[in-house]
Amino acid sequence: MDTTSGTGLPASIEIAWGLREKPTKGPKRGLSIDRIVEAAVHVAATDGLGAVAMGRVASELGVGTMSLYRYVGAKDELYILMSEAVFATGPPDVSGLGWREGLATWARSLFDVLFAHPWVLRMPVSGPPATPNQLRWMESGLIALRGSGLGEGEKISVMLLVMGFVRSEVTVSSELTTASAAQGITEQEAAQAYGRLMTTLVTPERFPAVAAAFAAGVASEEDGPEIRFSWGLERVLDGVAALVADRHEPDS
Amino acid sequence: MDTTSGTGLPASIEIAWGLREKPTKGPKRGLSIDRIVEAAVHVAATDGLGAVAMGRVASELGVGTMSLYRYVGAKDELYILMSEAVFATGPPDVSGLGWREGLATWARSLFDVLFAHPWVLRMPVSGPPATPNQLRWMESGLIALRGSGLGEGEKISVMLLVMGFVRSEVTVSSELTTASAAQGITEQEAAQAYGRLMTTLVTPERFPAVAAAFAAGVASEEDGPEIRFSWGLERVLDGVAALVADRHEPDS
DNA sequence: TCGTACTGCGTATGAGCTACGCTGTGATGC
DNA sequence: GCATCACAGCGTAGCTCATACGCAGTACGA
Repeated sequence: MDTTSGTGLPASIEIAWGLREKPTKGPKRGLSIDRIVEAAVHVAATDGLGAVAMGRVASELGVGTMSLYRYVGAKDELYILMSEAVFATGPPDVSGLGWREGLATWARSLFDVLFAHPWVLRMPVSGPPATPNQLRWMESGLIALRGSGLGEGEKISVMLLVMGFVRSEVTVSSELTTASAAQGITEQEAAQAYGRLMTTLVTPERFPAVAAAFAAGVASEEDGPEIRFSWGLERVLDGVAALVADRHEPDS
Repeated sequence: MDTTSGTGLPASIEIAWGLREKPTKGPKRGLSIDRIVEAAVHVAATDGLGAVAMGRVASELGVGTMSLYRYVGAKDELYILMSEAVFATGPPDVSGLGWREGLATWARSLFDVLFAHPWVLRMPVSGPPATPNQLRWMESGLIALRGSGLGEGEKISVMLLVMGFVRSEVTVSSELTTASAAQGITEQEAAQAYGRLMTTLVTPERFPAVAAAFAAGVASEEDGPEIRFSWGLERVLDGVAALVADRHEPDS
């Protein structure tokens, strides 16, 4: 796989955009980008992102490690393609909904996708959306805000605010899920164990507000990811609603 | 450094909590946990989290790599201590402020601390706050919400919501900072380059809403981290304000 | 004084990423 | 049809990294 051209993007990403044809000369390909990415995603889903090594992915495919580099320039490039694969689940159609319902629907769908693949949030590479599937999700989020009366810049900012919230929620939720699974206990039990440990460490003299919270049993009342997410989403949407209401006020 | 005891925490974390004395037998120590953590933080600040290797940290200290393991059980433990060191910058005193001003002050201080050490957000280890400095910040956030009328569970949820927002903002901002620095250009130039690339890739037929946003020049209007943060903070605080107003309504 | 906890660290091992280059395949142009 | 060259598969090698293991010496407590 050769070097980049006009767009400055790696070849495999240009292929994802339909800007570059796959090579036609040389022996028949025994591999494909899609198969490599699929195998990598499977490894991540099974054993976590840390288990995604070039050798491991190659082993899953029954090929030599170095063969992979004919298709992806480096592991970082594979990471980008893996992220893109996760977003292949298309966004919801929000075009017939009001802004709040549309944005909530969008956020919930995004939560579902990321929650199903939390490893994608641990990627060591990141940056603004630059691949087709990610742009599709962006498109959907902006469509949801079409009737909000916000300007283009504000729509982008709102969408990024909600996206950041969703990613944050999934990150925290999946950490609890992973930690409890690693100990062979439920999330409820893990939360309670944390509460007990904190009750030991956190004395009312030193941390009165935190101690009061733990004494009130906050760590024992583990609502679950979806309830926590919905609660937070309402707060964020309320904040956006205030902005939208401001935009619909008479000119001042 | 031997194994854990009662709390289940590693020895170095117990030391941070004052629950365990440093060993007294044996030759005079040429190292200390503090020096190791300080060196590691310096490496992270200078060359990023990826440059923090045990050998590199040891080299910064002029000692042998394996010496470090007398003080920290594993690299993951060092990571936790590095995070804790970042939060050694104490939280603001918000006890005399209203909930909104207090929470905003708290959030801004947290933004400043994290923005100064964005590498801490890339830690491969994470979990609920379990070290003294992190608990101090938690304490301050809850104190800010004292006059809000929210219950203990809701105060925790609000604090976590704001914290998630701050972390998300710092993550995005620092990525832009890092990417532009790596290319030797300003953030404004990096944002414009991204806008140009997107204008090429994103056609109005395929992505009408995104194309409209880029055509409106949203990527060229790079406001800077603090302005972006403040805008988003207002939205989040507005959302919390709606919740607080709800709590002050007559019983229903 | 003796036993033992402790410090510093050298050696070794396994894992991971990837540069380099060899051999063979297949398309294209003359 | 043949020569050229792009390409596929992958073996080898080199470098980095984390850390297990164990040796030699230090210093405290009984």
